[in-house]
Amino acid sequence: MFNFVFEMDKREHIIQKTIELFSENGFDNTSIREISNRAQVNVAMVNYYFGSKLKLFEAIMEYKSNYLKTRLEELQANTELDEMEKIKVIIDEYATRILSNPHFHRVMHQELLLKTRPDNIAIIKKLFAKNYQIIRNILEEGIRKKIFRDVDSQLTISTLFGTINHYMQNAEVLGIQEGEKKEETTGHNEILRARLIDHLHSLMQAHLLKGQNK
Amino acid sequence: MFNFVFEMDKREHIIQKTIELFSENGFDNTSIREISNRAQVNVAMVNYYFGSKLKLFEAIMEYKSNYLKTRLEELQANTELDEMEKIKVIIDEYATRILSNPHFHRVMHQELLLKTRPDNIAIIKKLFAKNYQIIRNILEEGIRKKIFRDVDSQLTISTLFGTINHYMQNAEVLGIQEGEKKEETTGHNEILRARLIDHLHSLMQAHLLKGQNK
DNA sequence: ACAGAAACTAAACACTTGTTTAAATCAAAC
DNA sequence: GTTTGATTTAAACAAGTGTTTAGTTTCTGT
Repeated sequence: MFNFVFEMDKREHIIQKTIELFSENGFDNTSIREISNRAQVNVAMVNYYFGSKLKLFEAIMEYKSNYLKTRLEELQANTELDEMEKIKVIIDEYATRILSNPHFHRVMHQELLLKTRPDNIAIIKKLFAKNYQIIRNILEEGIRKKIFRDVDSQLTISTLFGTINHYMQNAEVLGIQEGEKKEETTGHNEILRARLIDHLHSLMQAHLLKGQNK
Repeated sequence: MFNFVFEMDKREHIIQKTIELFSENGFDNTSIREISNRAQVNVAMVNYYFGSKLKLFEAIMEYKSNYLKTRLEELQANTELDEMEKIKVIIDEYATRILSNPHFHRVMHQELLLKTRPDNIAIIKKLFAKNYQIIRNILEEGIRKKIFRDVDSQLTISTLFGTINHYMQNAEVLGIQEGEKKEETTGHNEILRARLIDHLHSLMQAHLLKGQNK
């Protein structure tokens, strides 16, 4: 079907197909033979390129992370936006990112939920911890400046990410009809994204800002 | 260590030990031999009692569900509490329940995240869907009565459960120190529970109620 | 054109998996 | 005490796992 006219990195190709399979069936339920079939390579190639199935997972993590980090660090340094505006930017950024990479985020949360493979969990947690810290700084700066109410900043982060994750994972159960479910390339469902962002904006405004409920 | 003076149902004993193992290592990463070791029974006993590993999982689901259902149905019929009070009761109920059964909820969310085994997912989703519908009814009744603002009721549910789940799964990463992690019998950490409930109460009040921000 | 490295392959290895078998033990009924 | 059925056991089974091997092909620099 596909003729790769452009030089396609085989390592990256294997990573892409593996993300799909891990997301569909989980780490344990995906065999190297399945990966090699889907990626159209020999079984031995996975170990040839990555060393082991576990190292393949780590390669995936490395490949996908360090993506949002710089964007968040920029935001932290920014002095033109006030704290509420920064929170809104974060909501937009995260909602867009997670909804357009559902496969990858599914894999990450699978790993977090299974306590097996502590090394991988450590990698993921480290990534999360950094992002959480930046957001927490913004929240507490807002509280210090008396722009925000004296909310629980850690639990506010749980609300932010918890809402996005739950929405992504449970849209079906909630009775929210989704459009096509293509990923990475074709992108997410724009209507669902807008709805999620709207909800989080007004939720955080009501939660954080004093009195007004604009 | 334990001498079961009372007659202990062997089926139930296997179920208990299996929940532990599934929660620690996931369905796929738990072998029947591990289960039989932990439960101190012969390997063949699991298939003797349950038929297969999959049917054992289904037995676990059945064993644990239908727990909160009646409580929620009572609440729905209740005419003395207003909608905001009902939401608060739901928050208390769920937070307590999830925090005191982390193992079981972990297993459920693992299954939901892995799309394998559609039959099990169907069982879990059916259970969730019913609970969500009851909460949604309460939210929309509040909106209709103009007690609540015109919020997105489905996404409000995502916020409610998403916050609880995220908090339970990510307390470590958030830098929240937990007490002992015993479960089922000894119960959850009371301080963390109170903090979660506080946050959700004030969040939902700010989100749902008009103007005041009491 | 050739040598050496890199990429790739089919086959095998050692091991674990869920499940089944066939025999042994136990409990209760008659 | 014998019989009948449920419970329990150790052993075996077939299939699938991640990984390695040993050999072949392809590429690259000289």
